[in-house]
Amino acid sequence: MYKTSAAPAKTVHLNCGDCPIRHRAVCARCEDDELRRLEEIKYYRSFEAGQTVVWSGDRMDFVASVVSGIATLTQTMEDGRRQMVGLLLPSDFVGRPGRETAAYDVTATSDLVMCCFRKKPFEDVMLTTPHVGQRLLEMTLDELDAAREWMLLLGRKTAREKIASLIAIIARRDASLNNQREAGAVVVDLPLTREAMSEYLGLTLETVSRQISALRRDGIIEIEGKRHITIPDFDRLVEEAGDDADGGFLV
Amino acid sequence: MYKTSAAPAKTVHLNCGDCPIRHRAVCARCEDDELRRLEEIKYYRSFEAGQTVVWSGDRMDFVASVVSGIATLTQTMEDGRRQMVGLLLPSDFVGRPGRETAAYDVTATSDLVMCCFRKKPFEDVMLTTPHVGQRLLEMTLDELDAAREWMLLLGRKTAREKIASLIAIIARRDASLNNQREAGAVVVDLPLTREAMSEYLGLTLETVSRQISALRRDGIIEIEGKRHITIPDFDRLVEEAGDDADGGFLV
DNA sequence: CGCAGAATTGATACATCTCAAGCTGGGTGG
DNA sequence: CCACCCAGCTTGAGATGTATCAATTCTGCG
Repeated sequence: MYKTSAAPAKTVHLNCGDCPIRHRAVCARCEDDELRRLEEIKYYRSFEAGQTVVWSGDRMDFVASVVSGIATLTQTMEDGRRQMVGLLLPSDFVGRPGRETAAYDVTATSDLVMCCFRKKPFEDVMLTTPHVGQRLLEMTLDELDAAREWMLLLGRKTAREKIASLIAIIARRDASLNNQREAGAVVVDLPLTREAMSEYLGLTLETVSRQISALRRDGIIEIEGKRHITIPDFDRLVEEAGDDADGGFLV
Repeated sequence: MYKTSAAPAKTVHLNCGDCPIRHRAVCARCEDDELRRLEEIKYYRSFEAGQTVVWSGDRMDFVASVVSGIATLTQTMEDGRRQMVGLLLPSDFVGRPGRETAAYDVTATSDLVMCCFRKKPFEDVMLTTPHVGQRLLEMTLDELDAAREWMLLLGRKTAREKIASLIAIIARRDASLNNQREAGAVVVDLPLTREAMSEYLGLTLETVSRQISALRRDGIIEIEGKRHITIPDFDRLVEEAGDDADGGFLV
């Protein structure tokens, strides 16, 4: 990937066998023959931080997996109010088989590489072999659960609880991606600006900033620079998030 | 508990061919042989308005379709704050294949009839034939879209917009279930108490009440009794909801 | 008839938003 | 190499929308 310049630079063509998301993405369950069919129709696209992948309402003739980097799904109201409705990390899936146009703005929040499949051939694979559809169902059910957790956050949590929840969510997803197990202090780099956090949480960015400062004052988190966060006691953070304390470390 | 009228009496065992949700539920795409397999493992359960179907965390060894009536999925925080995360109308699906315990409280909001399948045999059908899984994926993707719309409502809409949105959503789902096309004034019966509405919208029930009164004062809606609503101008309601005005009548 | 659950309405409190000013760090061009 | 600039962020003061607490008022039903 030659970066500096713009986006859709053709990236290295990875062999699926070497793919970092091979065992988590929509292709996770594929047999060799299915994988070969996907390999034939896949292509990579790269985006720089800040670039828009597609606009809501635009024609979208591919579906894709996030290979590396972070993307967001956002809805916008006519007067400009914005709500993030999806936060996509590596292995997450973008797009909906059977749909012509994008339903949300998709934005690269960091430098981003996606493994894309033209929609029509991908749909053919889904119809003729079982494992892609099965895995996609599983992933969609997981996303639905996450969305419902998110709805609780948006509808009922206080600003402080929202911030604590977001930090905990990111820490957990991070750990799960890297198969880390927690051990004492947890360290995270926020992949979002304060504004993106406010769009995730249904707050203003001023409130986000204030509540982060408050959590720092109270010793729940420590901050270095703007984005680098240390969580000395993860359970304490989870308490602040107002979540049931079970605290399974994976989402 | 056989009640004067409707509910928990062991219901008639419907023939799938005569089932009112045959063409919309998870079985919609089934071939004759698949339908026969489902028919063998299905059983009906009825609940009275107000009854709990399962509690979050309880073992749940079935999945089900709502045949008639209305159910809700709700999450509860330790201190009692509650957020509805699903509103289930006839043909909607409850439960998650592959999951042992219920993730949410499921409550019958009206008298309710569900068509249940024991989980294990249902999963077998999903593995050995394609159409149930395909339909379930489609339905889950629809629910995810609905959840994301809901997130916008919870995160960014004002109380007035939330109320207007909810009325519009119910009117649309209602129309879609009955294949009605709008014509002039739209009439709906709210299937929810003010409290349930407040749990849907992330508001208090007092605010719900006040905003309904305000919409009535402003002529956006007319009310007869507590629940019966007439919408003289549906587009006007949609404007109040803050939604993009496209107004496709189906969700 | 009278009760109980559901809904409305009022007065006040408070969390978050809004508007505004200032800070910080990293990049850039003179 | 420094001054400048700008996006991202922080902090403050005041406005406002919704929650909270507290009475009433409806309404259907035994």
